[in-house]
Amino acid sequence: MGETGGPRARGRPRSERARAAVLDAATGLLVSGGVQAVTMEAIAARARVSKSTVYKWWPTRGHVMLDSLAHAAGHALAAPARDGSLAGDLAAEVGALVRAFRDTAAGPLVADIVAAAQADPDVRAALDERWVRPRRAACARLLDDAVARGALRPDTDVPAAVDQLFAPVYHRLLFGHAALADGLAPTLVRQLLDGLGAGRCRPDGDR
Amino acid sequence: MGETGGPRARGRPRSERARAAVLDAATGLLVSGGVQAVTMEAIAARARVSKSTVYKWWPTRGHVMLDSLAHAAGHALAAPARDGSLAGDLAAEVGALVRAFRDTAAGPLVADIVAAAQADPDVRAALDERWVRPRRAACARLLDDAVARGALRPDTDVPAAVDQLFAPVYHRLLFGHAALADGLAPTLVRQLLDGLGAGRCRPDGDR
Amino acid sequence: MGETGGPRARGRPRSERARAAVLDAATGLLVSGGVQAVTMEAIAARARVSKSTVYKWWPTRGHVMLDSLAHAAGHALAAPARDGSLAGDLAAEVGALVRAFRDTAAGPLVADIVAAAQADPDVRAALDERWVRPRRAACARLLDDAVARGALRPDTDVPAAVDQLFAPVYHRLLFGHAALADGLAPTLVRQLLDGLGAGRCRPDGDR
Amino acid sequence: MGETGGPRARGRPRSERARAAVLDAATGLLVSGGVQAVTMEAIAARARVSKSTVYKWWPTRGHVMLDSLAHAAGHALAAPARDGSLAGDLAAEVGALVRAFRDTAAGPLVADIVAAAQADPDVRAALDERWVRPRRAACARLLDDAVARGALRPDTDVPAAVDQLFAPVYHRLLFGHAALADGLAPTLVRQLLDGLGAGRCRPDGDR
DNA sequence: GGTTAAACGAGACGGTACGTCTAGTCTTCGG
DNA sequence: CCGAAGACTAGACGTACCGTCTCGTTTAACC
Repeated sequence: MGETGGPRARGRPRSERARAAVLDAATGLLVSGGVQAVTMEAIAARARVSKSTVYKWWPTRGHVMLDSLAHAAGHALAAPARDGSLAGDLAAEVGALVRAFRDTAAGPLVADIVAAAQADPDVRAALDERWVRPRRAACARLLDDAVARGALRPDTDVPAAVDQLFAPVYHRLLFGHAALADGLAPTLVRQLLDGLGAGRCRPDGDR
Repeated sequence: MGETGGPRARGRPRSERARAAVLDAATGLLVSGGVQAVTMEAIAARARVSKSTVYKWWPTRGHVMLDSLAHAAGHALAAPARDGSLAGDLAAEVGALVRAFRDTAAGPLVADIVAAAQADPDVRAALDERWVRPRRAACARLLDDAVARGALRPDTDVPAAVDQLFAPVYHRLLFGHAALADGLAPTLVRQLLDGLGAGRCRPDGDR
Repeated sequence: MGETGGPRARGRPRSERARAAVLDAATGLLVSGGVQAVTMEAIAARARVSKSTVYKWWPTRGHVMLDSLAHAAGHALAAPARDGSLAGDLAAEVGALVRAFRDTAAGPLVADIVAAAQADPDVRAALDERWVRPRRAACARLLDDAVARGALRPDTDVPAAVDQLFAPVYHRLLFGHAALADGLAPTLVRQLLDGLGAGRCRPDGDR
Repeated sequence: MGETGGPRARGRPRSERARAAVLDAATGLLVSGGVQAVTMEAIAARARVSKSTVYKWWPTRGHVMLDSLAHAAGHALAAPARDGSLAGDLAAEVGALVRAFRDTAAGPLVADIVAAAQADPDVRAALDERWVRPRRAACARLLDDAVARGALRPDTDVPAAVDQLFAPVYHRLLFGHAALADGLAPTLVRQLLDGLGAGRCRPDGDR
């Protein structure tokens, strides 16, 4: 709060233009030239900003990408609509992620940030906190509620269940062994909720 | 086979010592100093091998890591024992991966290779072909057989199911949001086979 | 002129310390270790300067040596004293070159630059323009004046005559077949002005 | 002589084809691609010879060039014709060098060898002994004889005089500041024998 | 005709320097 | 104080040759 409450800061104020230009430049470079093209030098050059300015506000390439992710896909990933059914709500959550990865710059951005996170625990923590955790939390709440009201088995391992819904999406993004199809999200939800076993009792019911 | 069948190759034979030293050096550097420490120069220096030799046989740092993975964890990850039950066999497969990631150098190696794969499609393809696909195939065969004999629902999406078993393991390796616990593998298998739904019919049975 | 007249240049100014350190390092390496020792890496290391800085200002090892030559021997080779006699003035010019080659670092420097010039026309041109031509020009002017006032034969080929005074000095530097003795300069001048012929008319006179 | 006098050597005899191919390759590379192109690897490749064979017979690139010089220009530089006059014989000697440098591969070869000689005393010695000294000796003998018979001043410094005839040719080859013209040789001889002084007694005579 | 000896071809190897690149830092000027 | 410009240190990149080596292959001279 202090930053807005006090008297206007001394000196030249930070340039919002520079901030946006850097984030746009990073996203643009990534989309057009791949990961290799996104260097701090290239970002500064494309944003028409000096390197010092970039380093002043972002300690690492990874941090630029993190902010670019919020900048580029932040609004595109508001809370998806809920229709009330557990399966529908879960599929909406997972499906939003699938579409973001497939249709927006969020896919390459997240892939690149995950790569950077393997070398920088700071990036890893920020990625988890600012991107992964919010989505997992929404999903976990749905599952927790369902357990609480008896709709799901009481011994459900909710974190593992969340992984079984989201991890396949990240896995396909990072390994590319299979496409991020539209049907993926409902399939994941159905198979997890109903199980794969043949002798099931709920024919179609709850979904 | 062909490589040994013909007459002995002309010229000085390739040094097996150099090959092993490079792969050991790469693994050692990764484990001790993290990803940052694994540069081509450091590998060559630690292996007491010239840079030219490294570049002669491995075009990229990523390729060195790929071979190091095979070199380091190859024997440690033979086919896990099968006990005949579907759940047990699946849990054995997944559990072997969990233990490899947690207890051997395979964890950091795979994490690093995944990162490299985001910038190099060649590494991505090799990782998929030489590491991911064999394990997925074993798991997929188990599921396919189960579907064929009626033990699993006929509309099972096997690739998605395999993802729901393996992807969580990779996800925790790469994001570190949760531990790779011993109980993870059976939990994943149980939740996928039986489903999370509360009104289940198979009380304990098939697992 | 323009470079100092305008407003002070933007950005960090070029480090004069780095420039001098590089030129000193090059000369020092050459004198102590011979040509082999003067690599760009060794120069940078000895000057405590990064390789990038060296390459930023000098495209080639040869260019470093050229500047080192000016740096090391520049002041040592101001215009030698003139006593008014043609023979004396010419001997002073040639003798200054002999002494510079024999007593200062200019000898190894020029020898090395000549070697580099055989592979790089750019170095060859710079060597000619910045080192050879000024000295030749001074000598040629003396000869031209003497021809004009009738002291030398009107059909004198001045460029060839200049070569006959200077080239022996370079020749001995580069081939080492004979020493750069103190008496060399007056001998060259005497033999050229008076000729070798026995039936001479001017017994001793004009020299 | 011992090498041919004894019984034929055991083992496979040295391949004359390889020797010639190497020397031709070196000359060809030098002429076509300049000094940069003449590497030991390129020589071996162009000569269709293994590197080991090259190194077996020539310790250094410079030594290959020395032999190439003899191989390429050896026959072209036999003793030039003598017409009996001192000036004519000297001009023939110097002129042969001028033409060899200008019209054959000897020019680039000598320039390159001189460059190599600056870094390798062994090459310098061989160049002097096998190329420079024979030509200087022939010239020096002419001058010595002339001094002995009283045709030249008794205080003539013959080595310096030889330099004043030959060094300008090398100088122009190495520095390129003036062309190696046809008239250069007679001019050098005339200016040295007659001197540049205007008050000469021998109007045209002896030349 | 088999043995021996040396030259040769092929090519992997440990080195060294190359020239380029990127990351970050530092120094100055101008707004 | 912020931002631009740009010189700086540090060090990895991938390439090119170097000169050495370890083989297998060829070509003679000898026995």
